[in-house]
Amino acid sequence: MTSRPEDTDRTFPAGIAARLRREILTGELPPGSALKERDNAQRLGVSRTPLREAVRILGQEGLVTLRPLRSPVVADPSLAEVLDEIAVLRQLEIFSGGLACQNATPEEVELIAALAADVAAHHATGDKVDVFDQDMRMHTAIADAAHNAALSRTYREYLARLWRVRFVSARERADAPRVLADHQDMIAALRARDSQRMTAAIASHLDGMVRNVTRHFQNREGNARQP
Amino acid sequence: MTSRPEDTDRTFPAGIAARLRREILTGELPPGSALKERDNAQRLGVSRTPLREAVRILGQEGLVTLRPLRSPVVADPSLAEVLDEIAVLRQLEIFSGGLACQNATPEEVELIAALAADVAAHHATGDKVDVFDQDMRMHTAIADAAHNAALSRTYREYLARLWRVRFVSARERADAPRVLADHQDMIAALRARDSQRMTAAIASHLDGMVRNVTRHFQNREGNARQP
DNA sequence: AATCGGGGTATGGTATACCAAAATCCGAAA
DNA sequence: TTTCGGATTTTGGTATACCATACCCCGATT
Repeated sequence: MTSRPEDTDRTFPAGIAARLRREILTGELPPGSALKERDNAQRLGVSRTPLREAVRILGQEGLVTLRPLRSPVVADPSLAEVLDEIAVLRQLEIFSGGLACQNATPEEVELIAALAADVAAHHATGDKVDVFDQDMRMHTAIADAAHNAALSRTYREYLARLWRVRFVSARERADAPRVLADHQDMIAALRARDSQRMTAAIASHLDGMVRNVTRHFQNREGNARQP
Repeated sequence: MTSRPEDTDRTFPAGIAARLRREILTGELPPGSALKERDNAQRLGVSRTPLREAVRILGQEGLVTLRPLRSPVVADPSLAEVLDEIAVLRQLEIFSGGLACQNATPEEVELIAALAADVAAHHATGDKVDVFDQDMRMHTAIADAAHNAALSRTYREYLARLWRVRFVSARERADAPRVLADHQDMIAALRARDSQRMTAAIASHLDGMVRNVTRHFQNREGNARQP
């Protein structure tokens, strides 16, 4: 088969990366598993070259770990590493929030409010993945409202990198009320251009994330230890 | 020629990236110029594959802009984009400084002091590129002393991305005294575990960077406009 | 003289062949 | 039975051939 990249394609290496990313985030490719070039290339119906490039993209995103002359493996970060990342995310989000209070246009504020409403609406009904995407969209909208392109980019990176841990942590226990309350608080702060309040809401939000993730790791510790 | 990568080598694609990076930062490859795969591969004596990978690395660092089906070009960011990046760098560095005051070991503090001394020593003598490398090493050492791996990584990214603008901005006018004074201030703050003072020193440092860069862009505006 | 179209060329994207290092497996020796 | 060493296999790294598309130049037409 000389390959038929006609189906789920899009600029190719990026498309491959997207497929692999989803497989990693959903757990089809579990943490610690090796990504052999030849196997995955054949499985996805492409040659090794674009697959290689896709793996590098994921490596940059922190979803896979690259080792010289060895198979890349799906990343399996420790609690400490994740908490480090959350700490940086917190700083980025607080910075975003402050700038957004200062720079957001009224239209952007309303867009953010609408996205928050979407999250609240779908929280009970829709599937978790969709809700998480909604949530991510709302938060990146805040980052965008800061009107700092570099900040948006880096913030998105961190959010994507933490997507999986947040997901598996959040589905163990739903602390929806607090999350949604934080969102409302953020919007109120944004409308009032009150960066103090914004910072407080964001801090609460991130504290919740730290609690969820920590509990998740502790539970996992109590359970199975893979060989 | 089947190539003999024995000279300036190191894991290859990273080595190629380092060479290209230096050429970009020194201006041998001016902003806006195209990086043709075949030409550069032959010039550097490697094949297109590793060169491609090197270019992607530089793209990730923001030194080159990648366009689908077009030659990558050496990036030429606007003043606004650079100022945005500096704003994020400032937040990251302030965060690092605070954590370093809290977490740095005495050995790390002395290492940082030694690196600062290197910068000061080479400032008059050595070539600008080396001094800048020294400077970068010192600042990344501070970030490392924060003991947050994610923060170190992202901080390094920003420093690398801003390397060139800082370089071309700094060589127009030497504000060495202030820079070196800031360094001394940082080290004093670190020794005293005084994160307030650390924040102040970093802010001064970054303000200087903003001034330099802004002046550089204004001068360039006054001069030639390339077609 | 200006503009539009077509064909040739330059260039990035992809596939594949080849190479070298790593891991693995198996047998022989203790 | 265990362990050590070497041959085989596996796998990532590199080079190169091939393909598709965008660019560019030139000529024909208005």
